[in-house]
Parts: sequence; C-alpha cells; structure tokens
Amino acid sequence: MFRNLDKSQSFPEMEERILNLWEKDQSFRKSVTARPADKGFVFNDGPPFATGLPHYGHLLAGTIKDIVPRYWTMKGFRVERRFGWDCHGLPIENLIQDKLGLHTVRDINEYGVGKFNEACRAGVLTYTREWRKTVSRMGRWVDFDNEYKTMDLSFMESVWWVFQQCFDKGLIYQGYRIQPYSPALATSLSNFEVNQGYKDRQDPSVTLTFPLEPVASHAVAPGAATGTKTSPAVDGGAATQGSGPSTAGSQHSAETHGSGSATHSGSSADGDELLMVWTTTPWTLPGNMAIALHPDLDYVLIRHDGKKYWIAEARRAAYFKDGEFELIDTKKGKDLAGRRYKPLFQYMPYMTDKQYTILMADFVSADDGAGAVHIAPSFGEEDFQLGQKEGLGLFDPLDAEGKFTHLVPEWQGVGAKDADKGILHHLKAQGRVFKHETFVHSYPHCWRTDVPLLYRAQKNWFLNLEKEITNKPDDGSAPQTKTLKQWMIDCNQQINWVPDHIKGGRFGKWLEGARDWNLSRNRFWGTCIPVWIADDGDMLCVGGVAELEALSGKRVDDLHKHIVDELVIKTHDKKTFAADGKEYRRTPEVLDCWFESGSMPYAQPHYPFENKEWFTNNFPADFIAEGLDQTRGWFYTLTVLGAALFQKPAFKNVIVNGIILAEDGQKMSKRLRNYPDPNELINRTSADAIRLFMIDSAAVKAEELKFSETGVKNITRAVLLPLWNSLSLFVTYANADAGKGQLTWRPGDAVQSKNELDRWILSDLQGLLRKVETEMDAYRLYNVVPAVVEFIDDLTNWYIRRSRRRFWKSEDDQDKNFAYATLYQVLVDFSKVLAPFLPFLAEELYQILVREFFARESFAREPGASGFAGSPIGQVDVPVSVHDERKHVSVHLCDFPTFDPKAFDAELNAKMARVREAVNLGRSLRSLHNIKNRQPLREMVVVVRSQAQKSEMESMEDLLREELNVKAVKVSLDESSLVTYKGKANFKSLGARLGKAMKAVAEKVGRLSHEDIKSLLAGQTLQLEEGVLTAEDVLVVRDVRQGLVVEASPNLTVALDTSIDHALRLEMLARETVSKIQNLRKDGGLEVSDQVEVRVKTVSPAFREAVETHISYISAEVLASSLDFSDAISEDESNSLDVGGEIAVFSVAKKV
RNA sequence: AGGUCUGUAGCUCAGUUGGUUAGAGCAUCGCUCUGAUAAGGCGGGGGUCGGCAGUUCAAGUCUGCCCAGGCCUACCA
Repeated sequence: MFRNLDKSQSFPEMEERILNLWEKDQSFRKSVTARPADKGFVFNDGPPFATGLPHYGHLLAGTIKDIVPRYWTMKGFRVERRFGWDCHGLPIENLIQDKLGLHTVRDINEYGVGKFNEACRAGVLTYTREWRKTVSRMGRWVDFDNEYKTMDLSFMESVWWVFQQCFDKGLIYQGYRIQPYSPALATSLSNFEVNQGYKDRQDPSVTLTFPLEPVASHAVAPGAATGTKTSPAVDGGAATQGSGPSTAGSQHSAETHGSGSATHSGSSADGDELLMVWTTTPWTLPGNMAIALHPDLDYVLIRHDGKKYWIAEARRAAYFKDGEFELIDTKKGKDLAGRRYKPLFQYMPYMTDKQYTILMADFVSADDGAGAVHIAPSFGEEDFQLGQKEGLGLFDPLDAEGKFTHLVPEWQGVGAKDADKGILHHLKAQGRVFKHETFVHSYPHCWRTDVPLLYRAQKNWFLNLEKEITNKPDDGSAPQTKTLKQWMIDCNQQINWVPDHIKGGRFGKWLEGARDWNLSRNRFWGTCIPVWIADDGDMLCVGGVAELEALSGKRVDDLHKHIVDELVIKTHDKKTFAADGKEYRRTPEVLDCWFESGSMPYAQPHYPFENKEWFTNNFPADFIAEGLDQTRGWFYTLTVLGAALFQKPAFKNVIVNGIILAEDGQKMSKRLRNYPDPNELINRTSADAIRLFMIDSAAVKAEELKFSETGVKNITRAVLLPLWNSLSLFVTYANADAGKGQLTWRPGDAVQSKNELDRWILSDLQGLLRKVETEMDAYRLYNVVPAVVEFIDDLTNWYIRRSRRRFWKSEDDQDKNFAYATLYQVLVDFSKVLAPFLPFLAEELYQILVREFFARESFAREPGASGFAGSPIGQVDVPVSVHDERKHVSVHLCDFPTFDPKAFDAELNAKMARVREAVNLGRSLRSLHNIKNRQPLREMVVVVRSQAQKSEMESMEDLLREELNVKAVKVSLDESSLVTYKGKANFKSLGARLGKAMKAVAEKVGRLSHEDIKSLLAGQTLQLEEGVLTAEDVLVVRDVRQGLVVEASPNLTVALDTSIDHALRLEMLARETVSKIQNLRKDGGLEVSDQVEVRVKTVSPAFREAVETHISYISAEVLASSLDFSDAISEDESNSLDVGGEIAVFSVAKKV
C-alpha cells in the first residue's frame, strides 16, 4: 500500500512537512557525511550582510547555491556548505552611527572607538534569525550551525596572514591616490558612497589666459633662465616625495614668489602670447603646477583685439568668430612642449624645473574648453597621474576640513568651493579671465551632509599589481615570473564562467584595466592593517595572534582596532638583547572589507593555522555563485588574492546571476511595493515553484529577470501539477489493484517489460538524464527546466495517456504488471533527477513511493500485521521511525541516476516521435474538418517515406486506431494520389556549389513538375544547364489534392476517410452515451470501482438503436450491472444529452 | 562620458558553421477530449527580427554607424 494522496493538500503545506522530516532525520548532515571525506567538492559561499532582510536576489543566488551542491552530493561528492556572515564595513558602521547619533569621524572618536566597535559587534547580526528561516524555507541546505563570521578571531587572523604574505612579497606600499573627500565629515569616501550622492549642480566655467615666456630664451638656454632656482627645486622635490606638501610648503613659502614679471623680463616680440585654458574648479588654481596639451592636436596662434592667443584649432570657433581674428601660426601640441608660462599665484614652493611649463598628455581632448588643461596634481586623477609621470610633486593647501590654510593667506579659513568666487574676482582684477560662464553638471555630493565632494590626494596603503611574482608549480614544471596583474589575467583564463562572455567581457576587461588596489580605509569596525611603524619609518608586519603576542608581550584575544591600537611593540637589539628604544605603533587604518571577502577561502578554514592539509588538496574551490555586481567585488578580490598568494584562480566554476527586477520592469522597491513579500509568496505558491521559475530564466546567465507571479504559477501548472497528478494516478490504481491481490509486481522489482511504450518511456528518461548531466556538468542550469518540461509532457501526454487503460481495465495481468513496474521505476528515477531542483516535491515522491512503502512492508512483516497484498485500502499509519534500513531516509541521499546506454534506444525514440506526428496530423485533420473525436471513421492512410518506416508504422497500428478512433489504418509508400509535388531549392546544399548561379537554379527548381520530383525521389538525377540535381538538392513541398482530407509534413502524409455511414453514427452515439454516464458517475461522487445501475429515456430511434447495439460495450465501460430503458426519469439540464437533435436522458445510481 | 549586456509575436524567451515558410511557452479567440480534474489536446489570429548602411548568390545570424534599455565604471580640465 502507498499513502493515499490528500487531494486538498497544498504544496506549501507539503513543503513544511518535508522540512520537519529533514529536521527529524538530520537529512542534510547525513547527505554530507555519507560521502567520502577524501572526495570533496568545494563550494564557497559569499557572505551576505545581515543588516537587512533577504530579498529575491538572495533567493536566486541561494537557489543556485543549493542546486549545484545537491547535484554534486548525489554524484558522490562530499560538499560541505558553511553559511557566512559579512560583519565589517560601512553598512553596519552607518547603522550604528545613526543609532548613536554620531555624524562624523570626530564624533566617533569623541564617543570612543572601543564603545563604537562594541556597538557594531552587538548589532551586526540582528537579522540572522530571519535569514535562517527564509533561506531554510526555500529548501536550501546550508550549515548555519558552523557558520563563519568575518569578525571571528580565527577569520581575522587568517586575513592578517594573507596580508603578511602580500607584504613579504613586496606587494604592499604606501602612496598617494586621488580620492573623493567629504570636507564635512573630514574623511574620504568609498565609491559606493559617492555613487549615492550624484546630483546636478551649478559650477563656474572659466577660460583663463596664461602669458607664455619668450620662446627664444627658453630654447637657447633653458638652464640660464631658471638657473637661480635649480637648487631649491631639488630640495623641494625630494621633500615632497616622502612627506607630503605641507612641510614642503612651509620651507619655501618666501623665496619662491618671484617667478612673475622678473623672469618675464625679456619680453620679446613673442612675449605677449597667451595660452587659453578652461576650468570648472577655480579653487584648484592655487595648486596649478603645469598646463597639459595633447601632443598631436593642432594649436593655432591668432591675433584678436591686439592680443595673441594660443588655442586648440578645433576649439577656436567656440571663442572667436570667423573674420574677427588673424591667424599667425599653427603648431602641434608637441611643438609647444616645455614652454614656460607665468603662473597665476605665487603660493607654491618651487620644486622642479617642469613647474609652470607646458606638458604633453594624451587625455587632453578638443571636445570642449580650449584644448588645454590646467594641472593641479593634488586635485584630480589625471592631474595626479601626469604629476607622477613628470615628477611634479604635490601641493595641497587645504586642511582636514577642506579649508585653505596659511599657505594661501588670501583665503585662509575659507572652504575650497566657497573660495571659487573670491578667486575668480581676484583673477579678473589681474586680467587673467577671458570668459566666465556658469554651467550645470552632475557632481557627487556627500551622501550624509550634502556638501560637494573634493577630489584630493590621500595617503593610502596599496597592493601593487605591477609587481613581479614567481610561482612554485606543484606539477614540476618550470617556475614562471609575471606581474601580479598578468597572473590575474592568466588565472581568469582557467575559470569556467557561466555565462561565458563574462570571462573575456566584463570581468576580463576589468582585469586588463585594473589598477593598484587601495586597501586602507580610515574607519573603525574592520580588520586592522597589521603594520606597526617606528618613528624612523621602519615597518613590522604581523601575521598572526601568536606573533603579535610574542612581539607585544601581551595576551591577545581580539584583533579589532580598539584592542590592537593599544599595543606598542618595543624592539630589542639583536646582539645585546637590550631594548634599542625603538617603538612601533600600528598604522591607524583598517582594511577594505573586500580584502576580507577575498581572503575567505583561507580565512574560513583558518588556514594556515589549521586545516593545512585539507586546504592544500581543496584549493581552488570548485564552485561559487554570485550576482553580476560582484565583478568588481568578490570575483575580483578572490582573483587578486588567489593570484598574489598561489598564482592560481580561487575558483574553477562560477555562475553569475543577473539582477531581479519587479514585474513592471522597475527595480524592486520597498517604497513602491511593486513586488510580493518573499515569505508570503513562498507560503502561497511553494518554494519549489519559485526555485524552478528563477532557474528557468536568463537570470542564471547574468541577464535580468522580471520577477512575475504569473511565471511562478506557470511553473506550478507546467511541472508540479502534472507530476503530482501522475503520482496520484499511480497511487490510486496501485492501491486499488493491491486490494485485489492478483498482481505479481512489487515495488523495487526490475522492469522487464516487452511493451514498446514502456521501453520508450524508459529510454526517454535516459535521454533526459543524459541531457541533465551534460548541462549540470557545464553549470548551465538554464537548460535543465526546458528538458524537464519536455519529459513531463512525454510522460503525461503520451505515456500515461496511452497507458491509462492498461491500469484501468487491462484484462492482461502480465501487461498490467509491466505498466506498474515501468511507471514506478520512472517516477522513482525522475524524483532523483528532480531532487536538486525541486527538493520538496522530489522528496515527497520518494517518501511515498520508496521510504514509506518499505517502512510499511517491514512494519507489516511484524507479528500481527498484514502484508502488502492483504492490506485494506487506505493509509496505514506507520511511525516514521520505522523504516527499511536498506532504503535511504531521503531522496537527497540517493545517487544521481547514471545514464544507461542499454536502456537508451535512439531509434525507438525516433519511431515514437513519428507515430506521435502521425497522430498530431490526424487530430489536426479532424479539427480542420470539424469531426469530433467520438465519431469513429472508417479508415486512415499513413504514407511514410521508407520501407523500414512502413513496417514500423504498421506495428503501431493499434495505437493509431485507438488514438484517432478509426476502424482501419493503411500504411503506404505511395502518396501520388493524395498530394502533388512541388520543389523548392535547398539553398544549403546548392548554394555552396553554385554561388552566383543560385538564383537562376532556385527559379528552375520552383518550376519542376510533379513527375520531375517524383523521379528525383525515386533516386534519379536531373540535368540542368548549371549542373546535376539530386534529391538532396530539392526540398519537396506537398500540395494536397483538391477535395481530399489530407495533411502532410516532410516525414509523413496522413489522409482520413470522412464518410460516415449508419453503423459509424451509432457507434458515435454509443461513445457519447459512455461519456455522459461517466460524467454522471463522477458528478455523483462514485468511486472508480463502484458498480452502477443505468436507466435511459429517449424518443430518438437512433439513440435507442445505438444503446441496444452497443449495450455490452457501454455496460463494460461504465461498470453498469444493468442498463434499461425507462420513461420514469425526471429530466434536468445535467442528465440529458443532445447529439445533433437526438436526445436522451440518463439516470445513474450506485448499485447497492 | 567609457565599458558591457540586451533589443525577435501582446508577454517571457529559443534561433546551430550565414541557407529562403523565423519557432516555443504563456496570454487571447475558436474547437475538442477526459474517471489524472488546481487538468489535458488541436487549431486560428498575431512579426518590416530596434534603425540605417555594408559584405555575400544568400543576413535574425557577419561588419560598421546610429537609437533605446539595464548594469558596471566615471567629477576628463
């Protein structure tokens, strides 16, 4: 006996039950430990932030992260899955800041870093319970009990080790980078924060003029003109290299103001040339150090209003109308290189000969402005790069709050942006402003305080991607030396990306353009940069707790900032062991928390402090799955550190999922409420359906998915319900037949059916299996659902449809045994195939068909219990604890079925496909000619294309007769009487051969006669001017001959004889009668096996004759013990039948 | 602004090394079947394959430019 299915049960309820079962049985743990420890499949889970609730994006990624490990578990691998939590970083710091009312970095420092950090620690896991609930409810098996957290001591210790590895390889350095800086918060911001604050603002748009020094003096004796300044330049340059602009500034403030008119003395004929320069940030002008031109752009010197201006030729028209100027000279940018100009201000120390000269830069364009760029290396990315290249040094006259310092006395104490006006006013007075406008552009603002950001050079810790690394191949091959970046690019080539285009596209391009990674953040709650620095600049990098304890002499059980900042390392002379007085203090920054995420493969197993051997065998990971937004995030940081430490990729396979949008195509938004709450939807529809819906979409190949509830419902209808109905049919009949006890088949018996239909569905299942294996091995999840849907269609709409009578009223017990054995086998195997995708429904199938059944069997074998055959119909209540030890407790502990070539029969599949095509053509014919299926027809003709197909089709004659309700099937090879042939050129075969003659031949082929094509089909050839035609070169088009009921496809031609005589009409009425009585049985709530007494009232002679003629057929079909005519039947809408005006009224009563 | 992905039926998407009647599912309309009933089947309508140019005997498919949308990146002065 199988458990009788509860018709009113919902899928979500079933899922809840399965969750309890898994919990009770410890199925997840068993599924892991049942597989050998030395056959691991490593899955790494990217840790989410628990500062918010899980949304559909997480559910999608979570589903992928569940399906793939479940699949490989069933393939025999041990797949450990530990959940992880990302604990550090700005999201939690911001939350806590809001909670505590701390607005700025200064506020936090005053509040106390220790208290602040402890508040972060206490608040970071707020939503973990909700996460666990939702993730589990979706059916995801992941270990929450052994979760890892990035704030764990062991995790942070491994991160230190990773940092130390990089440090020891010389990859870590300190340097400047231009960063967005919030003057209000006195801190630099991350890109993420910057992107939140873009908005339009008005800024000045100013064109300035810079007088050039005479070319002669410069060209003849460049040293002479500037000779007096050579020595301070060297000093200044050296100073700025190491310790920044402020010290340099204070040393030179007085003596360097002289460049103006004094050096401009030799005002020659050319001395009045003015270079036009455009800027939108006047506040950066006190930091101007040079002007950049593009070497290959043309610049023109023109005279206007008595003055001479240099401007990019392409920009000239934007400033000077035709006819209002006189062209004096044209030069390439490179011909102006090195010329000196008169600076606007004299605040800056003199640091290098290149200061206040024209430099060459490729980034200069003539798209707008004047084709000349003002360079302030402290205040712009490109300015900084150029400054580095040319050795300009830095000059940043702003304090921590973005206000000018004493270095710029006129505006001392004024905020940078606020100084724009004053600076412009000053320059106008000096006659240096050619044009002053205002324009609106998108500019980033501080997302917390709304003030415009400044871009300025900040000192940071970097990972050097250009540093060379030599690997240590473990396969004995020769070591190779490449830059870290090149290693990253090479490692990427070894990764299997799904979809493939990410490898060379988005990710590959990003790698090629990658720049040194800024690792430091001036924040509080994170893993600290483990570098201690002495007053003389000497650095110690600490790589673990034991090391820190040894160096500091203190016990350490937490590595957070407020703890380790207190630890001062005092060193000793290596010879005398006397304290040498050097004190090392930790550099204040914490690490970018992406560094922690990228360290996850090492930090989760606490490598190398623990699990050393395991790690050696299990790196890189086999599989990860994350969203497209991780290209610059986790995918990148994993790759950088994998390449830096081991010159290997950190993962072998990755599935990249796309963004989930709301049904309306908009982003999902809590405010707009344009999507259903995930938990509510799961409880309304089912996790299985949601899983399958998400997997059956482009979202598993990095494209976006419009989440639609209709889509989820469609999955329920296309997959869950048909499967459930199939199970229901099987259980219903198996239980009914079990009560009768005449069948020899028992669940678990091998299928030995000779029935072609049985062999076909088993073969078809093998085809599915092979497809699923192929796609899963390639991580193409999106190809699985279509194959599953197709199989379900084969199963329900052909196998079960065709087999229904075999279960229902087969007189052949042997064939019935075959049918049960086959359907049982198919359902059990199918449940295993579906298990990774539909973990709940697959489990329910398995529990009902296998585990519960065998539990009852063994229960029934106990004294006093009855066996399978003798059990009463109905559910036998067996405690779950009683089960057959030979059977796995869960489908997820089973092995994934392996493809069996012996059971796969491609020819049989093709044959069945042809028969189904014949049936479809026949159905189509009936439909087109308005002939109901219940009307039997005399004959159908099937024309096939080969002798082999003829005998094949003949062997399926019974099936065709039954399916199409025809009395006889004639299979033929000659269709001449049914269709006429026309030809169409086969471009594929002819095109390559004929080339340009193609068009002419195509036309000739179109004009070929019926006979021409017939002879081609018979194997002859046709001679044309352009060449010889064979059957292959012509696609045959079949035109149905007038007046015939014929349908043709390339493979088959089907004709129906539609003449209906009296006998056929009676048969039709008999079938209508059966159908009507069956419906009345159903409406009357009768059991499938109930006997009935039927009475009929009719005045129609045709009906009377039909019932009398086919009384035994009708009685047998409807299980009627009696069938009588009677006039004493009260008629209503429901019990009367009207076929073409012939009317009958029925009464159906259960036989007592 | 740059990079990248996407654009095919009302909707969601397939579409092989270029080959001539461009497919499927859903939706819709019509017909139909059924002791699997939260169903099932058959058929109809519905397309200038985002646009323009090019290569070719032949372009949804290849190339170039443009348009639209998404994502990532980005204050080019």
